[in-house]
Amino acid sequence: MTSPSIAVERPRTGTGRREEIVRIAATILEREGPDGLTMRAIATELGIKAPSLYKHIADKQELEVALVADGLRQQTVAFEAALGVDGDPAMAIAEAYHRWALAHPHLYTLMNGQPLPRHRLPEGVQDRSIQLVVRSFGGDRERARAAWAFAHGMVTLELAGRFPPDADLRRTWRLGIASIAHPPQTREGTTR
Amino acid sequence: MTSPSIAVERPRTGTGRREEIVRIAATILEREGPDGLTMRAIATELGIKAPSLYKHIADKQELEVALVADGLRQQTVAFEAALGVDGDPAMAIAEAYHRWALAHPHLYTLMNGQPLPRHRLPEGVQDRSIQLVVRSFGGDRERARAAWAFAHGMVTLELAGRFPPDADLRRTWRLGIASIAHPPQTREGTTR
DNA sequence: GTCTATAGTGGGATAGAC
DNA sequence: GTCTATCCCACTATAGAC
Repeated sequence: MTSPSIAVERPRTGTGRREEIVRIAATILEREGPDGLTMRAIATELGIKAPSLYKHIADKQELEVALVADGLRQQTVAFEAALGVDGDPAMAIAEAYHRWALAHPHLYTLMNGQPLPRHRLPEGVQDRSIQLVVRSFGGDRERARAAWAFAHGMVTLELAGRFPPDADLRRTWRLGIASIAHPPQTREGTTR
Repeated sequence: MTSPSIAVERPRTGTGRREEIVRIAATILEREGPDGLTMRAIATELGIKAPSLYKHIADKQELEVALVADGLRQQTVAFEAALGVDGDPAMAIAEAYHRWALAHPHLYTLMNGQPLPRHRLPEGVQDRSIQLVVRSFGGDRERARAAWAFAHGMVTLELAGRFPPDADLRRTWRLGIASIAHPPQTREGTTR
């Protein structure tokens, strides 16, 4: 509006200072956990002092929102990749969900452990993900929702170390997803 | 060992200072959330100063362990009560799980969001609960585990405000628990 | 069993100079 | 865009007097 420059958007994977900060923050979060993610730590890693960060971001919460948004986009990519291969789409997406969460445990928790600040988030940033999940459950939103809860429970309990060491989690995943995805009625030929 | 007193255990629901501290801590945790649970806050509520607490408990972690242990015992009682009534035991226990969690959201998170410090916990404090759940799933540990994950996921997503406002959660609960509890095979008469 | 005083640590954030 | 200096906050925990 104020600037005469044509619609040249900032590059997504930019080398801008702000993007750099978010990238470093993600690294620290995954390496040290949420308590390690301090403004001081981020600044140190960048080779600057903490107060300088505030020239690029308003406050810590803005940083966390950026991390969550990135995480949601990554998850969508992982889902799309998983659906590209053969096999039961529900199971494929569940496996992708599981894998992604284990690979980014702290970001996963940041993304799912509290209300999504939708008003601060870029619009529609998780719509595509939801779409993919629902579709892989035959368009049944109810079953997709139940499967989401099951998957989220499996992930958080595993991350919290709450399963006994001898539990066969792969089996539990298969049992849970299969039970939710395939209603008994289907077996009798009642394919909707 | 050192004291000659006979085996008179401290009363469970005692009026001892330590019990009082734990009770107040539970109140504050539920009222203010985990960040509000500070030694200062507990002391203030008791009308004393924070350092005085350390005459009764070793450190804050000991306090949290006591809270978790109490929570586990409460949950067991809730499960037992739920199984006393008619109906599908799996559904009954799931409803009890849901109700208890919503009534004690922050304690629930403290109990389930991190590894259980079993070595600091009174022995066998959750064995009875596990027993009840497994039994209500026909003795099938695998299904009981999957149902646990589903229930935990439902609770944490609801507590985190992650379900859309128009979601019919009662329906999702019924669908999830029924799907997991009753395998398709059963319909063909394969009742083990 | 309670107090005061205090240590020790750490956090987020701002002002103003350069 | 970075710096220094600093504020203000909060927390857990200990020492030692009463």
